[in-house]
Amino acid sequence: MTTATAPGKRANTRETILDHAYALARRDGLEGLSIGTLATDVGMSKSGVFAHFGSREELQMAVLDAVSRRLIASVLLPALKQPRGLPRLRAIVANWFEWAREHQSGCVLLSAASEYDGRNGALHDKVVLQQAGWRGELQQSIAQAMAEGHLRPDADTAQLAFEIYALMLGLHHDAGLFGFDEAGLRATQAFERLWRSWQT
Amino acid sequence: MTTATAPGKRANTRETILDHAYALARRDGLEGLSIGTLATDVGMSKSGVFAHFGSREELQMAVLDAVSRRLIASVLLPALKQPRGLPRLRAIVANWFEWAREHQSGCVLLSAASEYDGRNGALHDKVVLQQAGWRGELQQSIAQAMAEGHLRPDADTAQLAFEIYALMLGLHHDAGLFGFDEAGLRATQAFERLWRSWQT
DNA sequence: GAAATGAACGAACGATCGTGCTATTTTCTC
DNA sequence: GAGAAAATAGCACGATCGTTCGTTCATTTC
Repeated sequence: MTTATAPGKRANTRETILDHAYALARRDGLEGLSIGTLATDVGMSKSGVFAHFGSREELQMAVLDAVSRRLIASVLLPALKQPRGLPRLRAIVANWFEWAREHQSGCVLLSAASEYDGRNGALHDKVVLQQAGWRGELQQSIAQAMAEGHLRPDADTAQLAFEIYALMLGLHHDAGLFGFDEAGLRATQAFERLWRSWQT
Repeated sequence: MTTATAPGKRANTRETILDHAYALARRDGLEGLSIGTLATDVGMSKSGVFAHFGSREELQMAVLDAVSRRLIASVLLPALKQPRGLPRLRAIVANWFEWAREHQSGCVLLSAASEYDGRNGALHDKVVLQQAGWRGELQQSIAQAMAEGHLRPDADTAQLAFEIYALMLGLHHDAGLFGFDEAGLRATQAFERLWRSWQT
């Protein structure tokens, strides 16, 4: 009675590889990710890993997609259970805090943003698209909060989204260098001040 | 009449090398900086460049020191001509804006912070020290502004420094990905709101 | 059972990496 | 100018890089 290998064998190991690649990219960035190290980490041969992606750049793209999916699943989707408006917006930020706490040393999306901001190529383009999309989600939630009357009607969604994002960058930066506890405290205070000043 | 080469020949070419290294590090980060590429860029042999530093890590450390000196010279020192307190603090931020504008794609200090936040070693330690020092300068200027009565006496220097730094991170992030103009506008608005809410 | 399919391996490629060594050239001192 | 000292070049090393190619082995299909 041979265990009939699932038809999704390929996709399965591909996902395993991406798990390890994601972990490595958190420490060394997408540019620091090498196929040899990854193969050793997964317990496969270099060529075995390589065959799943065809090129290093495709691997990096796949990692970028993977982390994006994780971020959405961890931060955005759970917040949809909150009523639209400020509660949902605050839930997004709260989930993002938790994400930052778990990713103290190295969020791939943020390091990728700083690795590829000044280049061109497929990776740059994808990073810009992802960041723009993420910013768009923020703006949408902000707009809903205005529509619900939770935020001042004269608020500027792009402006508020910028400031929220800046605080998250600050949190991540300080958490990575000085520890999460202090950074979390500062960011929390800053957010409270932010909400207060835009609230109706 | 041979132009008597200054006795500081060594220090001179070392500085030239660092200039090029700095330019390369802005594009590829400190981790992406390689001695071979640097040597070609400078127009020297690999070993010739190498001899000036003794190891790649020492080269990276030297670049880190160099950019730190430049940042101090461009942002901090000119601001000292302003009267202490809020004017000086605002001058620091204004100079920092200019720095960010010139360094749209790649400030070495910031990329280094994200490259080394999760590691250990001499580079990590230096990055943490530099960032802490920079934050300290901010806090000092904030404290002076409070002493001068320009900021509310109940302001928290560490908190305000965090928020200022976060906005600069946001500026840099958006400038690199979406262009400086829009980012500069957002950051300017955010700073005005920040000053207003902490002013006496 | 034979043939076909697909995944992973192993070896090798040219290139580049950082780092030693030894010449050679340049500069400084007398 | 001669000799000392410093700066740079040249060459080679082991390692690793991404990538290619042919092979092996297990599974599926006929």
